[in-house]
Amino acid sequence: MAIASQEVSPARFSAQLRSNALQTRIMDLILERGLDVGDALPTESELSAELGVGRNTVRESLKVLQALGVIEIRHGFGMFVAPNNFSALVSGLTFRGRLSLRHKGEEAMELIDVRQALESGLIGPAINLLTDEHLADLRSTMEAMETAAKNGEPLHDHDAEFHRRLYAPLNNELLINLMDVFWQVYRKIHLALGTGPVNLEQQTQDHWDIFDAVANKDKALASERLQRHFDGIRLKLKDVAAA
Amino acid sequence: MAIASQEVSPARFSAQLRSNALQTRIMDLILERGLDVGDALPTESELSAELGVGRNTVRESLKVLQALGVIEIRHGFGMFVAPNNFSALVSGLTFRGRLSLRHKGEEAMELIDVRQALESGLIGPAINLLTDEHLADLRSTMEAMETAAKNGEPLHDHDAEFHRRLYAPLNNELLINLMDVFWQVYRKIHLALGTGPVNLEQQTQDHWDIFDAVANKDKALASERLQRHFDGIRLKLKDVAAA
DNA sequence: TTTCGGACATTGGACGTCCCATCTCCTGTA
DNA sequence: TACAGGAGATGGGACGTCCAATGTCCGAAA
Repeated sequence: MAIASQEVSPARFSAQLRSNALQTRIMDLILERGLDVGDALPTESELSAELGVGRNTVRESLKVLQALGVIEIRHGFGMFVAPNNFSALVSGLTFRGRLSLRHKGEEAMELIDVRQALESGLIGPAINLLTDEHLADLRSTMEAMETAAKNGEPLHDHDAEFHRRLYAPLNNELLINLMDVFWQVYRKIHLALGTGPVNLEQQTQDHWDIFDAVANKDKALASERLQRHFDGIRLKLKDVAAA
Repeated sequence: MAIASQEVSPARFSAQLRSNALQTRIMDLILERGLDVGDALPTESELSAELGVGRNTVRESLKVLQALGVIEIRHGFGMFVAPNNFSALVSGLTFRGRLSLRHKGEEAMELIDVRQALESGLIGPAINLLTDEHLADLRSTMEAMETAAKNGEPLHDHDAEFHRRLYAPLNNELLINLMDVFWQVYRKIHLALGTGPVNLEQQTQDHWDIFDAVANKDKALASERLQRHFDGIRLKLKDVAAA
C-alpha cells in the first residue's frame, strides 16, 4: 500500500477533506469557466467524467453545493449557478437552536443577541441613507400589519417585511439575507415550541414606535427602541422555553 | 420495507422538497431520540432501512447535514451529532465573494460592511462585560502579534485571534462563529486575489490603538477605531480588486 | 504481568448500472 | 394560430459491489 497514489487521493488526507476538495473543484470549475449567476453547469455525467469521479460521488457534492446556496438544481432541466440564497442556513441553525433549547436554550438566546446587535447597531447607518421612498415602503408595511392585527391575523410576515425594509437603504444583500435567516430560525424555533399567547396590538404598537423614531431620523431613539423590542422577544422566548 | 414510513413521497412534491424533507427527517430523528452533541447516529445502513430510502440517497442528505455542521462523519467509526461548527459557511460565502469580485466586488464589500457593523456595534457591550482576564488575554495576543510583525511573519492568525478575543466577554458562540466565518471568507478572497504589499507595523499599531481604547473602557473611541480599521480594510480590498 | 502489533469486524467512501420522474421543446393536429 | 402530446435530455433514486479507514481485541513477546 501507500505506493503514493498521487493523482487525487493520497489517502493521507482524511475523507472529509477529500469530499470537501471535490466541492472546491466544482466551485473552481465554475469560476474558471466564467460562469455567472443563472448560467448552466455541465450535466452530472459530464462533471463525473471531467472530474474523474463517479456520478454518485459528484451528486453528493452537488447536493452539498445546493445546500450551501452555490448552485440550483432543477430536476429534468439542469443545474445552474444560484443567486444569493442563504435559505440553506436556516435548517442547520434551526436544528442547533432546537437542540440547545432542550438544555437551557443558550444558543437560541445567542441568536437573538446577534439579531439585536446587528439591527440596533445598523439602524443609524440605515437612517442616514433613508429616502422618502424607503419610508413610504415602511409605512405601507406598517399599515398592512395594523390591518392584519385588527383582523386577528398572524403578523409574522409583516414583521419580517418590516425588519427587511428597515435595512433596505443599506443596499447590502448579505445583511438582508443574514437577517432573514435569523428571523426564520427564530420563527421555526418558536413554532416548534408552540407559540404562547400573542398580543397583536402590543406587537403592532412596538413596531409603530420604531417606525416613528426612524421617520424622525432619531437614530438614538430608534436604536434604543429596537433594543427593547428584542429584549421583549428574548423574554417571550424564555417564557415559552420554560413551559 | 416502507411499512413504517407512511406516505412521504407522493411525487407531488418537487424533488427538491423531498430531498430537503429527508434532511429534516434525519434531524427530527436526532431530536426525537434525544441525541445530544457527541452522540452517535445510526449507521448509514440502519438509517437507510429506517427511513425507507436507498443508502445513496441517505448519504446525500448526510453529506448535506455534515456541510451544514449538524453532524460529523468519521470514516470507519460512525456519525455523530456535531458541536457547533460554521466552517461549512465559509466555502459557500467564499464562492459568492469570489464570484462577485469578477464584477464589482459588491458582495465582498458587503461582507466587510457586516463585519464592521457587528464589531463596532458590539464592542460596547463587550467592554461592559470585560474582565481583567479577558484584557490579559487580549494583551498577550497583541504581544504575539508584535513579535510576529518584528520577525516579518504574517499576522493573520494573530489578527483573527485578536478579534475573536475582543468579543469573548459576550460569551456568544454564535457570534464568535459568525465573525470567524466572515474573517475566513475575507482571508480566502484576499488570498485568491493575491495580497498586495502589507505594512506589518501599521497593522500592528492599528490593533494596539483599538486595544488601548478597549483597555480604557472607552466605548466610543473603541467603536470609532474599529470603524476606521474596517475602512482601511475596505480600501485595501478595493485596491487589490482593481488590479 | 505488561505492552505492542496485527487480524478482524464495523462503518463510511466510491462507483456502476438500471430505471423513474420531471422538465423543455418541438412537432403535429385541430 | 393555438394547444395537446410526445420525444429527448437531465436529474432523482435504488441496489449491489468493492475499497478504505478506524477502533477493538486477542495473542505473542518482553
